[in-house]
Amino acid sequence: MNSSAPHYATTDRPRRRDAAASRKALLDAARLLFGERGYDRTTLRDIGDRAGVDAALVARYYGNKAGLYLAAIEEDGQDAVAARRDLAHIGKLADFLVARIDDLGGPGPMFRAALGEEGDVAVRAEAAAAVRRAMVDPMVERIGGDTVRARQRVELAVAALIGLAAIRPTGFFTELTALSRDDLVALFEEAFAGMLGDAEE
Amino acid sequence: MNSSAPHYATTDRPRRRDAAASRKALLDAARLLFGERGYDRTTLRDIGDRAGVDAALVARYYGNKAGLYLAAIEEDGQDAVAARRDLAHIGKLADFLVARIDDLGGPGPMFRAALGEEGDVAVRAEAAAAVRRAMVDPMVERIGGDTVRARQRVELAVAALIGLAAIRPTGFFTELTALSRDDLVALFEEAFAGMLGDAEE
DNA sequence: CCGAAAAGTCATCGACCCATGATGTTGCCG
DNA sequence: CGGCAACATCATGGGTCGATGACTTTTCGG
Repeated sequence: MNSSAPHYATTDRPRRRDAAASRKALLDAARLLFGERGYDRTTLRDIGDRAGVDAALVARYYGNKAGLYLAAIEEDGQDAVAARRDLAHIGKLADFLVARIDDLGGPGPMFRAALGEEGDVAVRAEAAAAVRRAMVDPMVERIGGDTVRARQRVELAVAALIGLAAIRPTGFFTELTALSRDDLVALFEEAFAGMLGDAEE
Repeated sequence: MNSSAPHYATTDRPRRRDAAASRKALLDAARLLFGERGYDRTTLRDIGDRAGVDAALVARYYGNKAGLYLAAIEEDGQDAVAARRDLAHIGKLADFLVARIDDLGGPGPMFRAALGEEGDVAVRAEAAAAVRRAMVDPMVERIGGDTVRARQRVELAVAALIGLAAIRPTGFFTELTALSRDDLVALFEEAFAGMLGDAEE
């Protein structure tokens, strides 16, 4: 992913023309805007403006809009994968995700796609796979026991979490939005910790 | 709403040109398509085709696309309002909603809008208000006690339910989709019934 | 210092979509 | 039977968006 990362980040004067930087700027802007507004309501021109580069560069670096979206999903799942072990506990997962939506100002592109909002079927399936890989599978494995039952419960918990992630930033549910991050996580745990054998350790 | 309903529904031969019928055909098609694909991915042409009438009639009967969407939301919340009392119990509410998404093939337009997918802010706010009116408020009132705490819990439960409603039809979470309606409701109750003082009565 | 390749800019095309108003068509009432 | 009003259709305008390719500018090795 970052294999083509430049070394001149350490040099004093960065190149004015920097393909890697432009690439990243586009990706960051895309992740932000796709996460806030969703795929359809985000235009390539918006992304270009936010990134401070020409929108036509999307074609150069990511092929097309869908390619950029896919890359945004990929990155969106990356830090989740990094925290994989922690995320096997529903409380930790909830905390991790609430923190993210709070500073992203919306559900990420990954959750958005998993909700089935976006157009391209392949993209949605990929997003859902990312969610399963990063969140559902580790937790199922940890719980163990009857796998089917365990998976049912975990999937329900994650689905609930996704609903929460989508609604909290809208502000439509006043209390849900007003609640502090910690209180919200505690409330969520109240519902699911017992069910997932995940009491405070 | 139906105040302008025609009387000739009782006459033997309906008029070939029937404004009320066209109106309703549009609304039904809109509710279906908006619910399945969302606002942006549904075109007025699609709706017109599905309804078997010219798409330009949307302008006549609902002003514009947003107006039609609003009407679809309204109707979407109508049967929920009718079952208002029952819906004060989380189990009943879950059952009611799961049944609906299963035969609608997707979350309704109301849930879609509440999730913040759609564009027009006024429309989303209206949808969210409909959800609060039909689901959150009655349950909060029933639980009573500390209103703020009660509302926090109810909002969380409804948000979770919305997430479930959005994800189950996608088929991305295999177990969640495979589960029968009754089992799914039971699972959901396992998480929230206790929290909402809603054990089997 | 030159020249080619990389990086970035710009104008434009084609597709699509909502909205509008002009234009047909049907049904009903006097 | 005549004419009007309601109903429906059609053609088109105005606008937006994604993609494309030609064009300009910068960078850097030789």
